[in-house]
Amino acid sequence: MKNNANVCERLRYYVMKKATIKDIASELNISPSSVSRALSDGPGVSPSLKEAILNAAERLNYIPNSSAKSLKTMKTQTIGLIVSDIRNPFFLDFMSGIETVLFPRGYKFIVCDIGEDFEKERVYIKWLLEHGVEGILTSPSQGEDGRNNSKLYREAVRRNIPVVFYDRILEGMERISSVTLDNRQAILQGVLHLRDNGHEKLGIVLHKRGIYTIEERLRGFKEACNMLAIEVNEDWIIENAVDAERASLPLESVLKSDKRPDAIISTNQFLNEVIVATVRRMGLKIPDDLSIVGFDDHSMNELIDPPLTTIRQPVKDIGRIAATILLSEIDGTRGEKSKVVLKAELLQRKSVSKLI
Amino acid sequence: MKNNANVCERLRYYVMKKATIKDIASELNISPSSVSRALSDGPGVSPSLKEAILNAAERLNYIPNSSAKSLKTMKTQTIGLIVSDIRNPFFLDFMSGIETVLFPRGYKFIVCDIGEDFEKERVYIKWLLEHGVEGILTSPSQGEDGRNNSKLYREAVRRNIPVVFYDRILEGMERISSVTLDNRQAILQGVLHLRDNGHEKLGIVLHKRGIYTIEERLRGFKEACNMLAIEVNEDWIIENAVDAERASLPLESVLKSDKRPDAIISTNQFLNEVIVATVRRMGLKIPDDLSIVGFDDHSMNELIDPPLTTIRQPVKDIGRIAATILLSEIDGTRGEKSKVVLKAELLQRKSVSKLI
DNA sequence: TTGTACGCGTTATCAC
DNA sequence: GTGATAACGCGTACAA
Repeated sequence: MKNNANVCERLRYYVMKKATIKDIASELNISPSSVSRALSDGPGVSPSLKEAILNAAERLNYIPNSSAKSLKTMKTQTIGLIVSDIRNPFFLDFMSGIETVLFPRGYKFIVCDIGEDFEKERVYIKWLLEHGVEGILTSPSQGEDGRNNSKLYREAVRRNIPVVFYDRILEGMERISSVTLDNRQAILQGVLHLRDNGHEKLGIVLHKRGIYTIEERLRGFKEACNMLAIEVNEDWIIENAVDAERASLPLESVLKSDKRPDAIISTNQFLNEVIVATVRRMGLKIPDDLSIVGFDDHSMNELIDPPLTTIRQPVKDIGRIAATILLSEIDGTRGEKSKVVLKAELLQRKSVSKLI
Repeated sequence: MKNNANVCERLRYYVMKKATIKDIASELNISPSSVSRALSDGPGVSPSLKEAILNAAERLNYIPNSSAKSLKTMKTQTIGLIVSDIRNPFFLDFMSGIETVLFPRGYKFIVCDIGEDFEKERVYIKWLLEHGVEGILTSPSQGEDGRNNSKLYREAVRRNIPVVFYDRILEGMERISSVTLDNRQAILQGVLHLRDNGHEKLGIVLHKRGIYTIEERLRGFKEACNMLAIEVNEDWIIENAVDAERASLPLESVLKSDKRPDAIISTNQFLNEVIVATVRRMGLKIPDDLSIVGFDDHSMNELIDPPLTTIRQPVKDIGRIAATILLSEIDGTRGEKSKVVLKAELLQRKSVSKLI
């Protein structure tokens, strides 16, 4: 008899793929609602019954169907994370930061790599909205012509899907929280450090123009130079260095010209690498022939030759704070929108020469 | 009159949050079925009606509810990606690789960072199953005692949720596809290169014992040494170097002993950095005092002092292939399970001295 | 404490 | 080509 039951059970185990609360209910000759109550341990179910239900659920390999749950409750315990370009080392610590906040709360995240393409971003936002994410963490991109996805983000907000910008913002969207770096102060620190060491012929290499972060860094650069009475040479401002080629080629030509800068400020980790590689390839010595101030601080900046003086942003904190804000907005416990601005710090290493 | 209609529309726009196919249907005085057919552009709906429906959908800011859709179809267009530790630079190119495969097919992915914790992995697998992912890409972890989540992965497979291992596998699960590196050959290349340069006192630093990849690399190391008649000194095998401290401390003591290796093989990017930093802190010169062969090849290995000779694995390919296999198993177009093994290549730079 | 009945938004199966 | 109806699995108001 027992054997027979075993056979039956194993048979059912293989035949019917997934157990539902109905299966548990009929197994125990009770109603599905009791099962539902027991599993979501709400009140109104006797301890003995509850235990029986939990046992049966275990035995039947019951796994809840969150699609059904979501359909009912409009909650998916999922958020969307839109990243500008996943190959940026920035996202290692950043994701680690948000994960530490999301996991304890039972939230998952969907990663959307838009590769700086705002059309792709559009597609991903739609997918996220369809999917029913409860919030979106995003570093928005822009088209060449300055177009962006503000309309779609507004649609999200209208649907009560909170959006939080990190790293970048979309100007004109004041009602969306953001966690950013004080980019001007960051660059100012770099410029100050260079000036203090006697450098006044300063160049800067920048990623795609139009992106908020980049514009801020450029503005910060010009402001700092003005403040310190350093002449800004527009030829030494290298823009739209979006890939290795578009960074190294212009940099090379600038460094070859007879009127050339004696220091270069980088504006992200990828550019750090390209700049160092380019300079080295040209046979120039760092920092004797050229001083360099890096940005973003991958752990390896310490190990390169020479150790790279770097403007470090608190990447993991950005992730943690952004995720925390998003969750509190999802909870609805936050009325005001937050605009958190974090400070960068300068890590002095060996890539800036002392001229004075 | 027109004005009035506008007001109505704007009112409805703000009052009713989300339009459903029913709203579109009643707007056009047709049935929801036709709307469904039109939107999923199936057959059986006249072109004129279809256009009207598409227009109305646009006008009402209709966004499909995939929870409802999933409930019906059991398809979520979502897969789960389980990563051992998201801070590993490995995952930059890896994720980029899988994204290029998933995006064109309309698939999203949920990232689950288990931080080498198999209990956390357990939780995440359950969440993924509940969520209704159509497949799982995973690099499984193990507990101290060798316990792992094979049971849960089997449950996924039983539910027709394909699982693909990448980087690591769980031994004894032959019916699951995998994309891995030929770890033995990889290490063999490193050992060969060292031997060719006259090094026969070889050490190796390894991450957590028990993990498939690590065991293979250790096996490969011993095999290679045996093959080349190099004596293996167990003291020079540093195991369980799971964080900076547990790598640098034992390494330091090994290097301080009077019987010390003259070359060290690293087994991941994180360890590359720790090893170089430790050696440098001890005041040893690379490669004169100690030769180093790195692993994994972050782009910055080229820039460190000295440029690091590295065993490079084709990370992006691993991602692409794993995602491709997973999708084909989801499609059900693949009967056989695939076991793809990729080869590493040795990038010779300057961190190995020539003794002969 | 427990059970009944309904609906969430969608697709699929029928009729017409 | 189109519309009515049922069902997917779950939560919940309400009745018992």
